[in-house]
Amino acid sequence: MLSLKKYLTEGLLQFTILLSLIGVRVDVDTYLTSQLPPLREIILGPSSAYTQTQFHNLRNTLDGYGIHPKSIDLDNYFTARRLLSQVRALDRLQVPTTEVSAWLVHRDPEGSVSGSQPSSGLALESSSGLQDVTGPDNGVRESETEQGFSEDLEDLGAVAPPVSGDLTKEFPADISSLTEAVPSESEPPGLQNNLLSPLLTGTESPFDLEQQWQDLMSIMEMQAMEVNTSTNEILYNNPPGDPLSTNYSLAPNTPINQNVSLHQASLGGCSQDFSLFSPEVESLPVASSSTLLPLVPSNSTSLNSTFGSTNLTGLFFPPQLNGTANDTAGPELPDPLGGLLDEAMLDEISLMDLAIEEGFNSVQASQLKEEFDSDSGLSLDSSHSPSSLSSSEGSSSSSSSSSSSSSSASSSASSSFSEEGAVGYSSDSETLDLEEVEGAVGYQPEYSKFCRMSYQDPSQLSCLPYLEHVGHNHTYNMAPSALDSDKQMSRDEHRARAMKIPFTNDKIINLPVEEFNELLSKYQLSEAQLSLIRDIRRRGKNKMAAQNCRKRKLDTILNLKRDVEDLQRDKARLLREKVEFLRSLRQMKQKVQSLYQEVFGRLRDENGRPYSPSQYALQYAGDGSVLLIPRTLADQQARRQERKPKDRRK
DNA sequence: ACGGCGTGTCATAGG
DNA sequence: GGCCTATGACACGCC
Repeated sequence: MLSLKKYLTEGLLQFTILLSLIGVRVDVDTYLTSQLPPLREIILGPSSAYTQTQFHNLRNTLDGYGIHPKSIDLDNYFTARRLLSQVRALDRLQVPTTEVSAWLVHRDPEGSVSGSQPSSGLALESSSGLQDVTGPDNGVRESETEQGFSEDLEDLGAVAPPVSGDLTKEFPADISSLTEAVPSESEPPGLQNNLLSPLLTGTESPFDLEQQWQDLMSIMEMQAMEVNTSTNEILYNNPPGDPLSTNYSLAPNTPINQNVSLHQASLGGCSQDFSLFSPEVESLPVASSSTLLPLVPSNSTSLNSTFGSTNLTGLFFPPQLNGTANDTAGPELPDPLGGLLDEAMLDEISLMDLAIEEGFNSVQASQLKEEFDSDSGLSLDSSHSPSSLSSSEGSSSSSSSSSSSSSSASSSASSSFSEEGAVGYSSDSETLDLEEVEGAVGYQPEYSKFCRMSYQDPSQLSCLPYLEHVGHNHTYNMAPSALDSDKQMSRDEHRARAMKIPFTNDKIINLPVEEFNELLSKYQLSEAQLSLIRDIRRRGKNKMAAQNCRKRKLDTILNLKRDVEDLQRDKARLLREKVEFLRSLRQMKQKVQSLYQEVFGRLRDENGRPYSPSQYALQYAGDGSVLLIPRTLADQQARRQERKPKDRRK
């Protein structure tokens, strides 16, 4: 029976997964939430109470296996849960944005989000994200997280291989967006020249390959990082008007998006979206060759105002490519990104970076949590207030144990005793120990003899049975839950107890030096006692200093990490802008090239014959006119123009 | 058994 | 010079 159940369960769920994979919708939740006892019992197990308990334990394991090796039912149950979660995960991954939309749609007509029925309202494809929505606040939070999640998926989806099928479909939109992104034609000619000249020389690549690769890696790194931090970034980091970093286009091949009412709103920034991994950008190499759309001839009228005195032929026709007048397509333009955007490679790298960043973020989160915990642990016990100093001598205080306390970075330890936590010295146990010691009068003569010895000599310490443990106690990290109070004491507390020091280690360590000396003067203390007290004070202060030092070090590391992240974000943004400029320039280059050929091709000599491009070239004059000049003269001027920027650099 | 990590301690420098 | 803090280096215990 058990094996049959397991077989049936696995079979059903695997079949469900298969159906999901081929696109058939199977709402497993319906089966689970409906009152179909046999099936629910098969999948969830016979007892909900029993299930609840074990499910709690499931959180502590990796995948649910091995929790209860003796229980076959448990194994069955966890297998079912695991497969069920896989089905749900599939569903979530396929329709990332519907959860947000569902909440909004559900909220408007009813004025509340209390009744999030997965099957009501629009034909919602996913309900898993709604199950926890119990109130408006939760809903908002859910929306935000899901928003980030869908953006994450969009980024990931944009890298995914299936995108390549939409490249040509996507290209017209790309062109239009690029056309909008091209700088206005009324821009100063000088700027245009400066921007164009490096590209328009034809064979000269604007980047070397290594630089391009580094740039790409940086962008991909930041893509991965933004996947993790997108929500925070949108909320805090990016200016609202920054289209480059805040516009995340929806994944073009997400089928559900097209049925969602927010579709247009989400796509609003699509034309300016400049994710390097978007299909538009991946089509760049194609854009430079065969799939370029024909350029609109009417734009040619603005040619004069766009470019200054520039030798167009020299720019557009490198000497080795100028042979044929009928070459309407023109020379192949250098593509700075060509060959680098292999999709499979991008997939791999991007996912690797994503994993790395996720790991990093969890570490960072834990460190931050530790930092906060540490800070919260700084709130100090009121029993350390100065008013209680004189009266609390020998009384108990509730300082924390040495294993977990952390002092603040305050440097006022010497002057503000009340604000410094007692680090590592349990006054409770010490008081108890002092009473014990004081009660053990019988030890006094031997103890006095011992006090002449050096407390640091373990062999001498061990000769006294009562103090035998002192010299061998190397347990720095005592468990706070240890029942034996002796084990909670630090070594110095043991020593202080052994040496009958008449005040607490708290006072020894934290009193200002004047009060400390005053305290010492009140007692007749042996040299060994005084030496121990001074050591306790030194060690105690040093211990706090070390804790401060480590905390500072950690803070510094975290700050540096944050700075690096910020700089990487800036770098990625600048690189995205750079790539966008390059795309714009390439478009301009192709447009001007096309216009040049059109104009040149219409020119006729006195005999009505076309001019040979190998002998003549068009030159752009400063007054806006276009001149036809001999090729040799045009080449000379082009070389002269190339030299000028280089000389300037020197 | 071994390495990473947290913590306490010592030595030392500098204020 | 004494006191205090900061920090590198090391030892120890725990996981």
